[in-house]
Amino acid sequence: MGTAVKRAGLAEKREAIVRGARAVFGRDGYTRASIGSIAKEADVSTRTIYNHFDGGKSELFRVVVTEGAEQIVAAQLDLIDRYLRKVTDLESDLVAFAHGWIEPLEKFPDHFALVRQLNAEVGHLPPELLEAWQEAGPRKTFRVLAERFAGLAAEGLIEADDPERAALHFIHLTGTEVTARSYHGAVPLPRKTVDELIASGVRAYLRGYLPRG
Amino acid sequence: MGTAVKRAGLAEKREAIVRGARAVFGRDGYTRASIGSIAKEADVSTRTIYNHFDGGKSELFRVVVTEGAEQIVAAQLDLIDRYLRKVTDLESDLVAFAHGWIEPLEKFPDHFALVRQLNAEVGHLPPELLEAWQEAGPRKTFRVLAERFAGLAAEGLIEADDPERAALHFIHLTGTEVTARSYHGAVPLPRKTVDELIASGVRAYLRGYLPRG
DNA sequence: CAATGAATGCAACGATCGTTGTAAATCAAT
DNA sequence: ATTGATTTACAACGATCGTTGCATTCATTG
Repeated sequence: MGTAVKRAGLAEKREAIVRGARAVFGRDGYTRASIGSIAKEADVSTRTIYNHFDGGKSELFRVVVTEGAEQIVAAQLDLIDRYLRKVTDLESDLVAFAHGWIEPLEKFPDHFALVRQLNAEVGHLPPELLEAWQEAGPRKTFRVLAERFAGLAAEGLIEADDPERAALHFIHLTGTEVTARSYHGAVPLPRKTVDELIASGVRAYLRGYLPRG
Repeated sequence: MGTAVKRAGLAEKREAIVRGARAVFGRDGYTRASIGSIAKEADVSTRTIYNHFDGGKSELFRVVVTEGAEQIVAAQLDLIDRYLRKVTDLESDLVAFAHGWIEPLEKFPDHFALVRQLNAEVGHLPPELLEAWQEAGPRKTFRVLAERFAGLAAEGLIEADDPERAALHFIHLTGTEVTARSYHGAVPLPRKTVDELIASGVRAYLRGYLPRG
């Protein structure tokens, strides 16, 4: 019989397993992470994991990856809406947006640890999983971001022939170095360093993308 | 067994082991990579590996990481010297330099696959190894690159208060997206895409860093 | 209370792995 | 050809792992 009606405790166990798996997969990577350590992290018996996930370790990993991406995307879409929809002062809004952009690094450390593992496991994962993750996660966010930069260009706030390129350049000037230097958030950076990286990145961006004349 | 083509000397065995280990560590990651598979890749018995590396798997990994970094640094320093020492046409030299910068991605795929693994293993590696790698590799290159950008600023070719930041912004505008989108070179990008990314990156950079007026 | 279904503890399996010991085979140099 | 170093094949060890079956416990519901 299917899973028509679940008791209260049932879904919670599943949730705990997924949360624990995300933490352990992110910390240890797919191969090093053992079902036993995941079970301990989730405070669950190993047997229960197999009761919930027929596919075992690999299915658990797939679930963790896809469900995690949605969480991040939601946060990022909200961020775009909050800082880039109604722009009053472009520079300060961009600075605020850039700060918000790297916030998930600290807010969802487990997920980004997992992303690091994903990049390393690229050769050992089913391509459809990679594709599903990219589409539900990074690409989805980026598409919305590019649209918003197109909006900024249409409003005459920036000068950009190619809005996608403009969005890409902004992210790389303001976010990439923070991401890289902190190992995707694994080693947090001093606030002062982050502030400087973002401030100088936004300045460089505006020098390049502010309308001329 | 079969392959009695030519007998290798002592140092050559060691070389073969390191080369094989680099390939397998890069492809499979530290945990998944087995001594057996490394031995097969290097066409050597597993016992020979232990004869050469007392520290076993972990020492082998350490050697592969540090010796690989030096190779890349040499290529990058040569590149800086070739394209940024005597600049005739800034834009075309920057474009050529950017192309050269990502060249090692395809020329030393094993090493960059290893770098991907390094980033994922950050939590399980001895900090002194990470530090040694950063210092012998990326940081060393970047320091020279920053000096060269300081030179460009001193010559009046670009306008940059902070040469380090200027170098960083250049790399991120021209190289980072190629690196990211190709998974550190694991999935090669179409030449046309690379050309466009670099061209638009250099243009954006020059818009921001060309002297005003 | 009894019934039901989920969660657990436990043992066991086959597989893989890192590592070592040992003795035979192979090489380089005399 | 003898020597001495190096490489090899082979076996074995302890350990860990993914996974499953089974009997037991536990909480909820009728």
